[in-house]
Amino acid sequence: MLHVAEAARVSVATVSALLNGTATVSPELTQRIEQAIRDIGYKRNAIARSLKMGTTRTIGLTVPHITNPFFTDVVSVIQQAFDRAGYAVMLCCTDEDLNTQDEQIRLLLDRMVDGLIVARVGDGGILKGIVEDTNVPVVLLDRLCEGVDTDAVVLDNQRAVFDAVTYLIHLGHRRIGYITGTSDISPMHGRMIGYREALQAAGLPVAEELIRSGNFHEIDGYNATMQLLSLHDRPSAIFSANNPMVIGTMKAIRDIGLSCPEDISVACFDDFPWSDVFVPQLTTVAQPVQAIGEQAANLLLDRLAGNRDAPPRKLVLKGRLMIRNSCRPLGAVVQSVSA
Amino acid sequence: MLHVAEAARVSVATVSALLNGTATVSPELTQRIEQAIRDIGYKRNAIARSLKMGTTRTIGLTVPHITNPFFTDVVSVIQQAFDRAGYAVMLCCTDEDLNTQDEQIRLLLDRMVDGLIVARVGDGGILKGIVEDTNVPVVLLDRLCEGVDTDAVVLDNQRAVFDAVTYLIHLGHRRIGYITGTSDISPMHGRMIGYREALQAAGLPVAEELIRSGNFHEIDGYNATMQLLSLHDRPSAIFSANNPMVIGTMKAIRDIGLSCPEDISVACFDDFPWSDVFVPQLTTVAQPVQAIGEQAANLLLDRLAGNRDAPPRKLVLKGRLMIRNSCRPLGAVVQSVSA
DNA sequence: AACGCTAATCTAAACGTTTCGAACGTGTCA
DNA sequence: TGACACGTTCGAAACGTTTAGATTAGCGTT
Repeated sequence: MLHVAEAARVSVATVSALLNGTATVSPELTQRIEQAIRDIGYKRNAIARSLKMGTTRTIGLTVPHITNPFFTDVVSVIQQAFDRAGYAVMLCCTDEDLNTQDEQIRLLLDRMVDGLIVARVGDGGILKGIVEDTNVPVVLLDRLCEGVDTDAVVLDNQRAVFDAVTYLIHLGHRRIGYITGTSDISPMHGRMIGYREALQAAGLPVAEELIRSGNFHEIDGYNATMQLLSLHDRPSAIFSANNPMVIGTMKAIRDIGLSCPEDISVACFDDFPWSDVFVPQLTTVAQPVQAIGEQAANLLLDRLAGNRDAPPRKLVLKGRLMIRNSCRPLGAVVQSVSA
Repeated sequence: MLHVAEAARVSVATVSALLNGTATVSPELTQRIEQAIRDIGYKRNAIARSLKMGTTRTIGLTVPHITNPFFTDVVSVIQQAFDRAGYAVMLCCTDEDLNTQDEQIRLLLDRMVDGLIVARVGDGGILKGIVEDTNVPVVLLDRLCEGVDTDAVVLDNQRAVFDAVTYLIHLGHRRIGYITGTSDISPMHGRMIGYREALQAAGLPVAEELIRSGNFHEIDGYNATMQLLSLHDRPSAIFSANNPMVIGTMKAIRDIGLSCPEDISVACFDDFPWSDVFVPQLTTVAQPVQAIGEQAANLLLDRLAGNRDAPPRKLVLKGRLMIRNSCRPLGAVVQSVSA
């Protein structure tokens, strides 16, 4: 900018005023400055600007795994929304690890991000302190966090799983395996409650040996399914509370020589583009990823626009059961209905 | 830092020296400073640091679509690699649009990213100028760019498709449909050549009506497949040069009432986690995503470590044909082999 | 006792912006 | 003719660091 000012024989203050429109500058100087900018190929340095202004027009976004298609989709939507608003987004993957997450958040804060969208991991960490002690707005995505009172957009997980399991029950299934992620994050908690309530509402017992938990990965789903299938009285259906894990479930079924849905029915959380192209077409609980991403972005953009003092807003969206053909009706359903 | 210095009754220079280890500071002052840092909860401001140092420890990464599983995986690997090296990554999706890409790159450059990894889109744009006129290192990912002479890591697309199509020919297929993305990016170009050469090597004619192109999306694959299947003399196999488009292909086959591989064989580019769990298990060309991501990261990290003057390096990796069961042998194959 | 050497610390300028308040020229009004 | 207001431009401080070079203190040598 100094060079531009010299070339145009004006002060830097005038150049700045013109660039920002903060004061009127005469046509003559305007012309000289614009010429100089073109000649020199000047680009304003956003870092210096950020230092002075205290704002970077950059936000931080952390997710556990970007390869989980749910997060991929949401990240995509969020990225687009902030792009439209002239913000850059720094993406971090926390790998389901609390220490990593804390480190990443610190990194982002050091870089003075204007806001944070966090699909949290683990329990607590520095998140609570940030919400309370700094004035960087944060919105929680997908997962609430105990003791952290801030904007959030989540799914009604309990209801979604309740509906899915109830559907299985209506098909005549009585022993329904349930595969969950680690229970320290809110969605897993809610989903588990949905499962138990659906069984209870139907007057069915909750058999603890049918509940298995893993760490969100394909291999965890595989192992859990193997255990379920080698049970003395094995389940006739399995619900997987997480998308990557259902791949493991399908592989385990294949490897053990069974087939879906003939021998065992499968339903899972999270829809993906391939759900209805292959056989079996998976019955899933679809999350409204577009809405989730947009709402999260809107909540944060609203804070960034200055609305700092509004009380925390929690948005709860509804999942949708996509019934396809990976779950088959059992003979028992007829008796049960007629009984 | 000023507050820390005051609280510890030292100068800011001393605090800085301690923090950066650029000079030895006495145990006594060290202790006072560390105490002050703890008391105040001081965090060094990375923006101010960047301004002074001329480096942000942040890189920019642009991809056409993050929902394309190939890019999802590569982004994940790259993100991890830079995370380990203490860099943040700004992610941009260019949506296969050149103007968007140019805008994003400008945005990143304004923010003084130390380097750029670009899975480019369209033709040229400001990329060429950046490589030539600035000294921000850029590495091209997946797609070369005419006239832009810089580090790059790409696949041997020609060879990969040659092998895949040759495989189909060996199975007895003679009329092989080919669905490609827009041909202005290098991989699509190379893949197309691989297709043509495979046919020619086998002494088969290249029928132009069997070649369809679309814009990388599922819907494009769907339409292209519909056209191929309504051909008077329809192909017995289809190769899709892009992953999202193959979903469209599968849907079209389903919607038209055919089945794969009984009525039509399908193979495609890019592997994904679900490839071998459902029916049919898709035969694909798997890219070594882990290696691609790591190599790209390494090339850039090497430049960032100071190796600016080495000549541009082009890494060409090999794809791997994952033969599963979405392609069936035609009766003809037996004759052809025995002939 | 004067000197030089080393180690520890400090002063102040610089990075590239924004912005406050001052200065300047010009026209208007009493 | 002087006072005043207005519109335009500028000087300089500030944002929070890093760093070159100056300063100081302590210590061993001669």
